[in-house]
Amino acid sequence: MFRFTKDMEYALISLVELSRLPPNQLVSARELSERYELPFKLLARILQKLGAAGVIKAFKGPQGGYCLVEPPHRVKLGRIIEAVRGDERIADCLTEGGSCAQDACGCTIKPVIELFQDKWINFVENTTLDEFARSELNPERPMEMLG
Amino acid sequence: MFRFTKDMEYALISLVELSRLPPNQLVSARELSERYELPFKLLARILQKLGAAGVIKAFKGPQGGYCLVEPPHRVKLGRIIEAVRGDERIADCLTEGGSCAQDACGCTIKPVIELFQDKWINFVENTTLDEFARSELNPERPMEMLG
DNA sequence: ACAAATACTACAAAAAAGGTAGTATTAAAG
DNA sequence: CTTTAATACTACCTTTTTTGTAGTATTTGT
Repeated sequence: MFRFTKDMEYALISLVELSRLPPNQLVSARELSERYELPFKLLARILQKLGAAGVIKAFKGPQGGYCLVEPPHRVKLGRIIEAVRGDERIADCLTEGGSCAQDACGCTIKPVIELFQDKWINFVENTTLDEFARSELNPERPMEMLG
Repeated sequence: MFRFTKDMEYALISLVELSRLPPNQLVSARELSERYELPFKLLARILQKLGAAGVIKAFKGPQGGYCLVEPPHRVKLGRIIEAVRGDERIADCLTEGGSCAQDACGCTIKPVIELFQDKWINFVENTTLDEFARSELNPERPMEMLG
């Protein structure tokens, strides 16, 4: 029901690695795969998605690899989710053109699910990659969640 | 990644119905199933889980059915989730005895996932059934989310 | 030319979600 | 005491989603 999927986990691990990279340096999918023991092909595909979405930049050929396009504090969690998972909604009845079977007789919980969804969007749009990359988290100001 | 499952949806719809019930009155699984067009057997199983968890009380035999054990404002969302879905965690590495493959080389995102989990728990423990049952939501004080 | 990298596509295996069926048990009503 | 309407339990099946594998094409630095 509410669970970090592997693809998001792999994406975040990779992005944290990229955000710790010195300027003008690259990391390849192979390196990431070996360093964190992640399945290579799967990881590569995830990185390609992030590349296609413009979150990271790819360089082909020997000595190639990936780097961030923007600094970590400019990379919103929402963009990462969008890149990796597409435009998921938290319930069927909220999807584009989604048919809510309960519409006819009045879905009693839809309003709350919608509010829930708004909160979720607010959260992912206000959490940035640098918060994931910080090795020590600041307990004074933890994640600005769901404002 | 973050999505209301059908069983939770059916549970909440049922519980909202139960919370609108006059005192000493019951609703049967059959009635709920027909009123909201939900698959009967599946719904019955969900209600049984809620019964086993002590969230609702079951009465067998003709004229039987279910009612809430406590008033809606005493029923936390967390208890409903626990009853219906068990003790899910938001990531594998947080499950009881869960093996985090990244432990050896240092999982970079675990601290944030843990913080995330704490926020989630705080939310589900501070949202109660009466907030779902209100037909008009109060925009001044919406859901006290993730404090 | 070669090798090391990304890009793309199809497929398969595993896990989770969603649903069905059948039987047992209980208890109210006649 | 029989019938009937309800919950309780268990096993199974189908579909969807997630996770992983394989192979090929393309690009590019040396």
